[in-house]
Amino acid sequence: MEKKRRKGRTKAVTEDVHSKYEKILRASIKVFAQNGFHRSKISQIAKEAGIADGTIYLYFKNKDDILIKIFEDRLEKNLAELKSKLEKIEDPYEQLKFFISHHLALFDTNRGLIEVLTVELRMSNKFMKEYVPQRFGEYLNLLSGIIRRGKDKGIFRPDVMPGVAKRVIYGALDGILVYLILAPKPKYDLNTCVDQITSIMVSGLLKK
Amino acid sequence: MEKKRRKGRTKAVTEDVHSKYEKILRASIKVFAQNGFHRSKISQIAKEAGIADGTIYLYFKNKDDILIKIFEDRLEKNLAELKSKLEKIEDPYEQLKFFISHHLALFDTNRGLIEVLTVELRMSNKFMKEYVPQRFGEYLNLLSGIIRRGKDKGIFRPDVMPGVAKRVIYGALDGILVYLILAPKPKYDLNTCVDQITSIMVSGLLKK
Amino acid sequence: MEKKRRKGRTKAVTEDVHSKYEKILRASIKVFAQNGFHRSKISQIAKEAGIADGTIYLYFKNKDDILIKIFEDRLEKNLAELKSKLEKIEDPYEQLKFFISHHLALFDTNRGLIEVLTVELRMSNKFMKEYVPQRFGEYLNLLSGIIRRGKDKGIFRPDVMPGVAKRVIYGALDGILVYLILAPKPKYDLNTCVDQITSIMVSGLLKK
Amino acid sequence: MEKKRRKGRTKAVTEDVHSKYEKILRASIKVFAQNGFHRSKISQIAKEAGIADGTIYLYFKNKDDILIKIFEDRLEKNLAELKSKLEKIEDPYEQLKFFISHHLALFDTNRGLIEVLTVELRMSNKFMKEYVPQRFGEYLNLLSGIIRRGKDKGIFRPDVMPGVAKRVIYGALDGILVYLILAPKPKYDLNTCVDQITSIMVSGLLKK
DNA sequence: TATGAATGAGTGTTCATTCAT
DNA sequence: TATGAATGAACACTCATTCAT
Repeated sequence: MEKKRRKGRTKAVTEDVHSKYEKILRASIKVFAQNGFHRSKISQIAKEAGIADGTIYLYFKNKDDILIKIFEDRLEKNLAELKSKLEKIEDPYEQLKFFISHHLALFDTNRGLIEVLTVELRMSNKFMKEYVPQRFGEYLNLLSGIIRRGKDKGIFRPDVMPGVAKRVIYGALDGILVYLILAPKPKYDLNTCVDQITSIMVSGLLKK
Repeated sequence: MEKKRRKGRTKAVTEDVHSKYEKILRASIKVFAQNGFHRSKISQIAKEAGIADGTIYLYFKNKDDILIKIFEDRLEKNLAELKSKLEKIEDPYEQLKFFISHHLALFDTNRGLIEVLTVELRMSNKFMKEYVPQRFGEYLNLLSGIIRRGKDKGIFRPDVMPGVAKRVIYGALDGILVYLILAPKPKYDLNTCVDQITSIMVSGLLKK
Repeated sequence: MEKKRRKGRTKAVTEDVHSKYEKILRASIKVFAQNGFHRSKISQIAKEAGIADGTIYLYFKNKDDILIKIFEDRLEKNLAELKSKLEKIEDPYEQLKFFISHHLALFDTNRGLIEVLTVELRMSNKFMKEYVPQRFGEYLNLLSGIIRRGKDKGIFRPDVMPGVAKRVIYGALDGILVYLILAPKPKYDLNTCVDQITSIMVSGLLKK
Repeated sequence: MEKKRRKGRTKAVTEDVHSKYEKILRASIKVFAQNGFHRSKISQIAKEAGIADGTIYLYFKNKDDILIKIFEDRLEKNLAELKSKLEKIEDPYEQLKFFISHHLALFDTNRGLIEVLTVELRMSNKFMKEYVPQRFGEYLNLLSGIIRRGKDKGIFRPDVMPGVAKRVIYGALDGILVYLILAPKPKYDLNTCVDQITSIMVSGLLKK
């Protein structure tokens, strides 16, 4: 009977589970953003999530796993959203502009995540060699795809190499985000940054 | 024997000190590059440097201090060199090209340092709040200086904001270096990267 | 459904309880035998018994209590059986032979139990001071009783002290069981062991 | 120079090291004897040894390793001593008597060790399968050697199997030691036990 | 009765740092 | 200066036990 009742409420249970899983994920992003992965303590995360230390281990294998899951989950969500939106845009030029503004917008909508991504993703790339978030590669490939299509359409310069350009552009975005994160009172607002980076990048890519 | 030599040549002592200081710095760069700052053990560094653990504390306040000194020392050297070389170049366009190739060239000449800079500098920027390497700001300002002069000379677009552009360019360079570091067998060699990034950046900055 | 049945047959409930109690006991013996008491997890026992972790606490106070109950229950059963069988034997010499073969036979009939008894009983004797299984003392006293009667009948040597001899004999049996348990492929089979130990012990105890 | 001086005092250094190693070993035996291996805390051992917790890890790989080293070191010492003493005895009968009294005497001379051996050695035999103390096998083989020689000389019964008998005898000794350890006030003193066990065992092994 | 998610106290181990030599 | 043995604070993780359902 118990079981049946539970089976009848699978969704509710799932929601409950997810809500705790989500709670931990959110708390972790916040704590990691504040202190960095290595200086963050499990007990801090637990406190932030309003649960017991041990509970974390019901949802995550270990501390590393939390970071991995942040990447997986959040990058995936962002990737899916970005993909579907990009599909609705025809012009590679507009796609690129959209990509740039969408990525930088994360700074406002999900600052903690951005702080974790800019700093910890890079660390993890280098040291958690078992798991290099694949979604990140896909994310970069959205960029190279845009560029490639732009070249095909004769909008972007033919000598631009998408495989390099995607890293140049992502790096540029990253550089700006680091600035926005670190500067106590940034002189330049988000819109200015979007415009500048778009302008610098896009004009450079345009066939003249 | 050691002692005798020391008594005879005070200067030599200083040299010895420096040589040991240098040894530790070099060893640290190597070890940090391999394992990252947090996973690197003082004992590893000591072993790599061929000295005792305790000796490190005669030259550095603590583990953080080693990282700080890497930034200070190496950034300063690179900065000084870069500055003097840039002064010999008139054209801001050429200056920028030189900056880019000089920075990326570090990957070949001092790979360990680059690995530490790309990963740990970012971390430290965010978490070692006591010390945010000033030299790094100066390094970026070389870039904004070039751009500003380029604007003044009517070479670069007037609407480019040097304060933003310097971070865009540095970020782009950084993005490429991360790629070169992480990719087991990079598809693009250093020269290709220099050309691509220069092309993308510079053309973008050129007044049409 | 469950409830209905329960309401109808109170006795059945008791049976159910016992059957679950038994399930847990059996599962525990198996798990303890495999991993030892300390390395065994409540969750393992629950899984082995096919019930939930929490259910165990409806039948046992705590983990220690399971071990205690294994001793109480199984020793009691074995004791009762052994007692009644020994009563049917007149000759102390034959009684001793029977005791030995009966004890060693447990290795075949209830190997898990033997593994737990030989290892954990000793531990518990020393460390679970709250409960030193009384049945075990009674078990040993079966031996001293046999010896005493043998002395009275002039079969065993008068200088043999039953209080010491019972431990010597039990120790010898224990030593053999440890061998049988630990040796991957014992060179000597159970019967050989029974013969040898009987021969060594009994001949030594016989008045010449 | 430092090094030379040290090399000159290798013995002293070794002594120092050994004294700390020994301190930890002794402290561990005491603490393990009191609480059993699993209930013993590293911090207890450290406190008992008058050192810091971390120091233990300079001399032992981990907690298990301490137990292993107790077995290795102490069994080896006892084995060597026993061996050399047994070699001076001709008569297998006297050798057996000596073995028995020597083993039981450990109860007086090194009670803590005996408490650890009787309880933890058995546990470790079963669970630390990576390391089953070889010395223990050699120890048992001293017994089978004695019996074998006794058979060859026509002193012991030809049908006694040394491989079984050694375990019977060791088990008997073990059973007595467990009694001496556990009984708050043993009714039988060590000498009585030695006599009884010798009498029971030896008479049984003697050819009549 | 039965469940199993949640708890949180408890501990082995690491490693930056110190300091007697 | 140089050493490296010693220190001990710090922390991730486990698991027996509880309790709301």
